[in-house]
Amino acid sequence: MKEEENFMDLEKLASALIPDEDLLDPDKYEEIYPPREMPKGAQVTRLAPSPTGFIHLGNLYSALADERAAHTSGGIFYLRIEDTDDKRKVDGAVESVIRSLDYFGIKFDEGAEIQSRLNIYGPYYQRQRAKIYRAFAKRLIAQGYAYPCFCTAEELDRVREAQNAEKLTTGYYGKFAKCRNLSEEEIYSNLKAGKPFVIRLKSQGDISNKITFRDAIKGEIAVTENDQDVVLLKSDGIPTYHFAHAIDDHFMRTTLVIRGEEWLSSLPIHLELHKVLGFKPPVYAHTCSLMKAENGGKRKLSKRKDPELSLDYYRKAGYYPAAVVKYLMTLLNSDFEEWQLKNPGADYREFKFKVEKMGKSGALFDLDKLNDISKTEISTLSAEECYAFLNSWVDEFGSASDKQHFADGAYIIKVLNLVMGTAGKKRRKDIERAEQGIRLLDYFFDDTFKPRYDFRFGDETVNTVLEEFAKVYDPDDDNQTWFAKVKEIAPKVGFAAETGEYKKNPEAYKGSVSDVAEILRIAVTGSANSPDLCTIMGILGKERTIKRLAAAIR
RNA sequence: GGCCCUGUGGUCAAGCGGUUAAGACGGAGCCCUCUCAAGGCUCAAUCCCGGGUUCGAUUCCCGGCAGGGUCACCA
Repeated sequence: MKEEENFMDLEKLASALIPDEDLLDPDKYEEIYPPREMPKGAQVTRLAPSPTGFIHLGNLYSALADERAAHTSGGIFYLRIEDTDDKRKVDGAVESVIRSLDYFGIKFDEGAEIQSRLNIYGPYYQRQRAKIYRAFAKRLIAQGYAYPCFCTAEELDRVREAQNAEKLTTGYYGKFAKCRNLSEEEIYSNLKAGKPFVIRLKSQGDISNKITFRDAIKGEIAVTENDQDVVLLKSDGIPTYHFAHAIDDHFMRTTLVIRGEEWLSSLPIHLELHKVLGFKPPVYAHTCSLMKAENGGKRKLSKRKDPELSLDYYRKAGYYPAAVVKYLMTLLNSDFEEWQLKNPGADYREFKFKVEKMGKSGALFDLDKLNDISKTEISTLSAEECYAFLNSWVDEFGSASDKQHFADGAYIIKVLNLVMGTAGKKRRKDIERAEQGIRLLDYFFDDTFKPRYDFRFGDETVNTVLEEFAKVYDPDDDNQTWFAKVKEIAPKVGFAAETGEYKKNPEAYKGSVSDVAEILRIAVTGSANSPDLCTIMGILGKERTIKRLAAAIR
């Protein structure tokens, strides 16, 4: 330690570096933001995005964990905007974050742009909290826990390169922390020269000291103390994430910080900052990231490469929002799925979510699973609810013809009742998401009915079936009568009237009733597969049915 | 490369020293059936490797290996 440092007037230095006159005594903030009055065990969590407006599946995953942790414990979930990096700012981003999460049923109790009487821990934009950070930075300087650094970006780059060349840990620490030991004269002359500076932490840590830390998800984690003199205040006077995190989560009285595991490596910094600031650190829960399979391996879902990371992707594809949430719940707590199976129809909010049960390893995003959950979820809807959901998708993303079709709600609901099956009974699960489900309905409308007529039988057979059935079709027939008529046609084209009979001696026939039905089905729906044909004909009506039968004649 | 995290079927994963190693998605097959879907039944498929500790390791310890993350005046 240098002689000068011992005698340096730190109070004076603090005032020279941070001359702001309107700063409060840091201790005042303890009164301004008093501990929250909450039931025992209640958790305060937060989502703290940067305002790029791009909110992705990983954010939703994390937000869901935050929201559940707060609301299953009677706590608070709030929104804070980390806008300390000007470059990341996008107009309307905050509203977009709120809207995106709201679409998936996740709501904040307080925070940026949230109407709430609970908003006493704000402001919730970090840029608006500059005075708080500066007050604490000033105090740290006065206490000798922080100092100004005048190194330029170029100097820092050079040091980093040298460190890399020598295979040393990169960063500003130990003997590389040049400005740590600047003399009083040097500092003041730099200041007088108007050199830009940042405020760095004067780290008290030693990397040879191992500390164990308890993470709510990962359990015991062995780390070393921090020895990096990290930047607290950037040259524009705005704090870095690390500094803002310590101060904000303390004064917003966050009890549980859920964040991605990419933060794990900076945990020692945060621990030291809390210590130096005299704060008790919150409980941390570091979540694994969502992964994607790629040539044999897996990698973190990437914003640039993977469209399925974007929440808009799910909206455009027409996934049922509750299904996306439920899929995420299965990743969050793997026993959720079993609970859901035992409690069919129960709201996911009734499930007892536990942070400790969250997965420790990065899960591969499984589209098959999401699809299954989504179609199951949609199958529980009534035809009316399903119509409302599909219609809202059509409003936003549908074609002109979709819009025209959906204008006739009564007709769509009739179709939906068929496509979905009887409510409360065993239901069909044909509709996976709006975009795909709506295409399933195309053959119910003349303008989108595009048959390919892929008959597996000769023209003569096909024509006979079509003509004979047209002669006897009566829309008033019930299902059995209808089918009896189909059976009657079979012998006329050399088919067996009973499938069982055909199976017994297939050589005796050219086909069976199934094949008669198939010919009719292709003519009427354009496809060899469809729900109950008799009902479909009923919905189309006699006129259209007969017209389609005639149109299919070779 | 240093440091940290993770490692059970193809995927998500239960499991906490003795289990026929759950369940779900996906796959295969059968039944049902006018086709498809749904449903029912059945099947195939897993403890990364090597050392310990122990009467006994998927489970505990050590060492490898593999995957991931991180090393900014970005968050």
